[in-house]
Amino acid sequence: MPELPEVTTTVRGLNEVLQKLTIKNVWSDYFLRTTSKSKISIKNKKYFDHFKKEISGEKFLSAERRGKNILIHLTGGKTILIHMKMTGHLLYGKYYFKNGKWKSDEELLSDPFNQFIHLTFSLSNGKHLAFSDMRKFAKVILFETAKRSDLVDLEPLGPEPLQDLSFDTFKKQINTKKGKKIKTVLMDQTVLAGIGNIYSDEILWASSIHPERKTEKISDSDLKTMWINMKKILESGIEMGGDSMSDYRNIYGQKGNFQNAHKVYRRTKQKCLKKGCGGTILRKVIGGRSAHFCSKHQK
DNA sequence: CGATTCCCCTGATAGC
DNA sequence: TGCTATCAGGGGAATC
Repeated sequence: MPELPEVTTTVRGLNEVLQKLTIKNVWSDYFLRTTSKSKISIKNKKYFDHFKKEISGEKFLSAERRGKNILIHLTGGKTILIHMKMTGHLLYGKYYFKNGKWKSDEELLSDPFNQFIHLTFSLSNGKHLAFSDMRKFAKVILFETAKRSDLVDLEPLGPEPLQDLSFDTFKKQINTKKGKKIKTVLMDQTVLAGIGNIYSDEILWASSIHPERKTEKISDSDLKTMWINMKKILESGIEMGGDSMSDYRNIYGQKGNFQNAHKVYRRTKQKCLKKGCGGTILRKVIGGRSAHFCSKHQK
């Protein structure tokens, strides 16, 4: 599932290929079988028509990440926000529409996870930016770049973990959630922006902290360990091109490698990989999400 | 009002 | 083999 390192990987890719290209056309079938609760989503047909009209003819300026959101800035003072949620990812390549489905002959796009295309942008160089989203959870909206600070989708987000986040700020943020389980707090987007289930499990494992430990029961020295591990692990996730244990692919349709570096996530019942630990990895639902942690060394 | 549950969605997997 | 039940989960809404 796309978290900070995956969204970073996608955004980097977009900046590699989209510069100066114009959006010629927009296609989507989200609204055909999806009932959108929110009127502000391209899953709503009326909003999609508006979306298409507004961005057709505009050029790409740059892409940016904020938390788990992709922001694509266009000419005309417009920005597209895409939240990939669980199974969404953007793909760049030569696509064609056949028998009601988008296809591509490019080898990397033969991966089944790249075939759930529900949104495409036709580009001025003849290629497409396509959005594959198997479970159709994603959020796609358009907003005026200048009104960014008013946007309810971005405004509540906490600080970015990798952008000069000092230990004091980190500690202050964690301490805003007294009495709560640390796993839930790490994943709370208003505390820190961009950490989800995989990376929170990995950070806690590396820091020897039990996911259910209450925030106020974490010593300063443990917090410091967490702060260091958080930066290290998120950075290594980026270096490995993200995590493709599930559906995530970069814009070229390729897998990342972080899934091969998991110490704990989805290693239920397996032996703990910490040297000399001898513990077993357990799974438990915490805050509605499955947490994975060592039976022995995480306390 | 804070905490928990539901819901969106569909492919993979387990059980019969 | 084929069917059904369960699970995966970000985040917003509904409910306890």
